[in-house]
Amino acid sequence: MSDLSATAKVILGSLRSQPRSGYEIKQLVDRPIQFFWAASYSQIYPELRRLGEAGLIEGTAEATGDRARTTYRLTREGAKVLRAWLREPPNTQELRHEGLLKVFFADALPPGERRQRLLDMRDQHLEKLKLLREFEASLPEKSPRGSPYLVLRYGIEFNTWAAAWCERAARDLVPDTKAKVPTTTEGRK
Amino acid sequence: MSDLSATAKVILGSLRSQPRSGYEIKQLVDRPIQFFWAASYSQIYPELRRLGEAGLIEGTAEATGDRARTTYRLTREGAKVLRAWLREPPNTQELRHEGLLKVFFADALPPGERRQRLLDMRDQHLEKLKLLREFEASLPEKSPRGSPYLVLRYGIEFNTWAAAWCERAARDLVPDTKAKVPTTTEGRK
DNA sequence: GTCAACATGTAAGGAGTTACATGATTGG
DNA sequence: CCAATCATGTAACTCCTTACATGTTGAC
Repeated sequence: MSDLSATAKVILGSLRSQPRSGYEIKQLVDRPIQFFWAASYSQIYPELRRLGEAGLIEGTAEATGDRARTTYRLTREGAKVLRAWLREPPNTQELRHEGLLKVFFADALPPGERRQRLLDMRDQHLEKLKLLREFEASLPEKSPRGSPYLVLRYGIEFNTWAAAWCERAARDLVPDTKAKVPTTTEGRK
Repeated sequence: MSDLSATAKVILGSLRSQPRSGYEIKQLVDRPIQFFWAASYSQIYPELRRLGEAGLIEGTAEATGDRARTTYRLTREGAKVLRAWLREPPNTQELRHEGLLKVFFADALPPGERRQRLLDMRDQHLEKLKLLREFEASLPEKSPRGSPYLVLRYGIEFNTWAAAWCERAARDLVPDTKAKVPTTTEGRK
């Protein structure tokens, strides 16, 4: 049943291994998940309520002194729904990549500046890479190398690849800047 | 001025080289751009009106017989705004990647199935790759190899890379699958 | 004649962001 | 005592998708 909202998916998944509060779910989303999925408090809290009403999660009040705090855990039904969703083939893969969009339209700029769009895009990836590496370095050494770690590695390796791609593309563009005449036999495809 | 909406950016960029109708802009978005940016008619048409009111584009009625058709072109001001935006460093790079999300949470499934999440994700990338390759093959041979083509190459190479990454990650995971009995010195996780 | 492609829009509703609003606890 | 972090939410607004709605033109 993929009538789960995007936020519901993150919440159910986040609770798979341990109970968490809304605040902790947001932490999890902000740090390792954030590079490929997002959620804000104004989605998380109402969704927690809805999932509770639907019987997929259960909240427990765990106030610390006067500071309110509710942790949620999956119900048996919630765990079932989570597994069912995980087993469906994925269908969304949306990218909103402004760097690419700018490169796409870069021929609206003088040739010398096109290269800069690619270098900007490279920098965008290098910045993301830096964040992910910092996060990796912050993990305790003994922390398990399971699925979440695998995704972190994906993020690191992807951004490394992408930065290198931009670098290469920028280098290959240089000739265009000075030579408008096509070089050789490069006729096809 | 990045107070341009996402759709406004696509529209201004699409009109950079030639006048187009709303329908044609949608075509452009659906084919090569679609893999990293999206827009639907219900965003495009109202945005065309707004951009017209703001003086960034100008429409010309070009009916074919009884079939209404309006093509738009950039005004001098619109071209200026487009270039200004292109020159700003990019700031959005949002990914909504359900395959990655499922891999992230895959430890909610029995070990044998984790591998399948990776293979599903690989297939997702292979499918995208197929579409992009078909699109590339459909281009006329003499079509220019400018910025838009570069972005198409990015799409093709990225999806190739990603599919290979998934394949490799799935392979590295195999030991877990058949060996419930710890094989050797592989003490942890 | 009928189907695919051309062509333009609106309505409704859900998803998502940003700003607002409040307050407690902990460490320096 | 002050800042960072913990903790929870609402309001307003924009964004975006899906479904609806309509009609033309060209090719087979």
